[in-house]
Amino acid sequence: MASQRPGPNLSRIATSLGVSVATVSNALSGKGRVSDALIERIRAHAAELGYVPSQAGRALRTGRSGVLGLVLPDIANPLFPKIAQAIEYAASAAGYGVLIADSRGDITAQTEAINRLVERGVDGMVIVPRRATRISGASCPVAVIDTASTPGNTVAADHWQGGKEIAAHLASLGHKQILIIGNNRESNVQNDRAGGIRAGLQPGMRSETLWIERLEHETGAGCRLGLEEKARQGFTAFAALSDLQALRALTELQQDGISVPADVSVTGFDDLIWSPVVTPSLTTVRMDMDTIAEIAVSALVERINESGTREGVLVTAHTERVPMQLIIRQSSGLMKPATKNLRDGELVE
Amino acid sequence: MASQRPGPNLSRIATSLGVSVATVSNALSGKGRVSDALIERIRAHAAELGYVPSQAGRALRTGRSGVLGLVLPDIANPLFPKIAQAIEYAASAAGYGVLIADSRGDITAQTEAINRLVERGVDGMVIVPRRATRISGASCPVAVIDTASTPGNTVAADHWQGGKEIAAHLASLGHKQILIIGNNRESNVQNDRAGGIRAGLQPGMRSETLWIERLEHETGAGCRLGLEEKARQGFTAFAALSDLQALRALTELQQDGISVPADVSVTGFDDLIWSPVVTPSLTTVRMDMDTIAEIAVSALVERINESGTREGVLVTAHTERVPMQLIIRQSSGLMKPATKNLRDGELVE
DNA sequence: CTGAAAGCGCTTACAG
DNA sequence: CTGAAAGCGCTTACAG
Repeated sequence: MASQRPGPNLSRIATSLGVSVATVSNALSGKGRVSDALIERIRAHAAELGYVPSQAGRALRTGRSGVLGLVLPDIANPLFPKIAQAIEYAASAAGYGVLIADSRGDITAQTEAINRLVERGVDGMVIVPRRATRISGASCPVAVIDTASTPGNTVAADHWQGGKEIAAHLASLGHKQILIIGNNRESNVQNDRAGGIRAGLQPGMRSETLWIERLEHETGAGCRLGLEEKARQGFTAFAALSDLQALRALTELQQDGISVPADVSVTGFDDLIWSPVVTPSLTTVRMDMDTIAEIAVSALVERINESGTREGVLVTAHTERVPMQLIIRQSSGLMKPATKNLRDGELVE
Repeated sequence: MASQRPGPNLSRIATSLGVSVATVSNALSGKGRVSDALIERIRAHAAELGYVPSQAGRALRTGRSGVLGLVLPDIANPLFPKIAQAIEYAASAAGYGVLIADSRGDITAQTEAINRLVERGVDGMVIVPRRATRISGASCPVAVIDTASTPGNTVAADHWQGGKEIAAHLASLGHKQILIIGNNRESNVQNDRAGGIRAGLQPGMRSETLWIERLEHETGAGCRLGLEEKARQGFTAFAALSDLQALRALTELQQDGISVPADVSVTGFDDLIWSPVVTPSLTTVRMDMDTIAEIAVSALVERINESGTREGVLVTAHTERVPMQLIIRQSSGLMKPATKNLRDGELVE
């Protein structure tokens, strides 16, 4: 026998009130025509009994599970908390649950993760792809959160514009030589951010880009970035393409006795958890994850309601770009010629 | 009419093969007695058609959703990625999906989040409570991941032992005065960690504890911790109760020109994402999240299979403690009287 | 070894 | 305004 659900069902409420299950269902959902008095009685009784509708029964009948999948293949992504939280909030507000699927960084495992979600009957899914993955025929609507440069339709922060914000900020501080620090040359997101920075440079400014992954390939994981040397070459601003790299730059500079922000500026991206609390706090650019999640989820929900059949379609009608917001904190400061003395003064004191 | 599922169902396979749905079901699940030849044919045909069983149908019939809930009320918890990943992996291996519920830090919202999961019909849930929340009657089996000091049954890392590892490590380096840096005095986890450190001190060593939350209450968010002053008082080791606080300590010390690890040692807890990549990389203590997740999930699954009725019970039969592992990196060094010179040497060179 | 039938809980045309 | 009935897709005793 099937195991008993603990709570009451429609039938129990109906019997106990001497009405039909159809009427109970209508009263609870507010759909069919039921007299106000009866609606009142039914709802009160249902509440009293602690009635919780069976998702299984509803799902079987309607063909909708009321659940969205969230695929995050990039394991240790420090943005994960923010993304998951924003998606869960938006989905929850739209009456959906969120089933997660992490593929532990394995690239092929992304497909498996997607399949698992399909098997669980999700009505749609949000995918944050690792690098430029091609999302192939999941049999349900899909929204991709990545960057505008990704082929196909996506919702994304405007990483390019975010880069321009950084460039403008650094320009206003008087910096002339910017070292852009990225992790991964293949990443669309990082390339957009770097492109934005370069595009935002004023005449007389120049930039150079350091890709950590490549450096580590030659020198070993966790190696130093050689920023002191760069500072000596005249770079006064270190613009990382993520707060993780910014943190790495900041600590390396500090250990080498280069003062931030007195000697050089450091900036990041994403406003990750540690950015406000390190010393100096990090100037960064924040994605409006709530808006992005809202757009992704509502596009998904719209598509789900619109079509009776589930199809494997990308749901964002076109690429949506959500602006990023510059957050100025202590790690970026004004360039002054006399910093050298300042710094020595600090150290000696 | 209910919207059509896209794929074939048991009935379609049965008709197309001229057998009954019962036989198809039995063949696919391997439960009833079906001849090997028929099993073969049915499975081949099902695969060919791309048959995906309906979770809704199965759930309605069996009374099991095959889904576990994960409640993480602490919004921005940087451990979130590791926890979610470990739970998802363990659940997935046991054939379960994971539905997430984040309550955005709101304490009362935890109950709402739990209710939402119950309404979605989860078979059980894993709760990582914020502070010492009392988990009240969710109508399904519950596993709590927190710390052994939490009332009720839990699975947890052995935070106390982790603290002792740190103390032993610092003792072996010759440190005498340890500043313990915590965030939240109410946290069971942090108190256990701090208690472990204190318990592990050797004769001749002493410790003092700094609670950031309290300091910020007086001085404002993002304030400095005044570690330079502490260093002047003779503290040579700064043992943070989380890598986030360790990072805060590290950057503050560095900005004040105090060299880590030449002048003082810094240690953390949790081996968070940035710990291996900052300069100097952070000595820390790692939780075996995979084992913890495995224990929580298997306790849950056991309880689900054992009882036909769903009850609101804590499933870990007793408190399980999973050992933590010390990871020694650069941020902790040997105390020597002559460090001052060494450091200057580095800077000058 | 195989099949007919019941029923999990719900929603939705349809009839009254 | 209310109810009887069908059916979503599955699994499981039970009969043959």
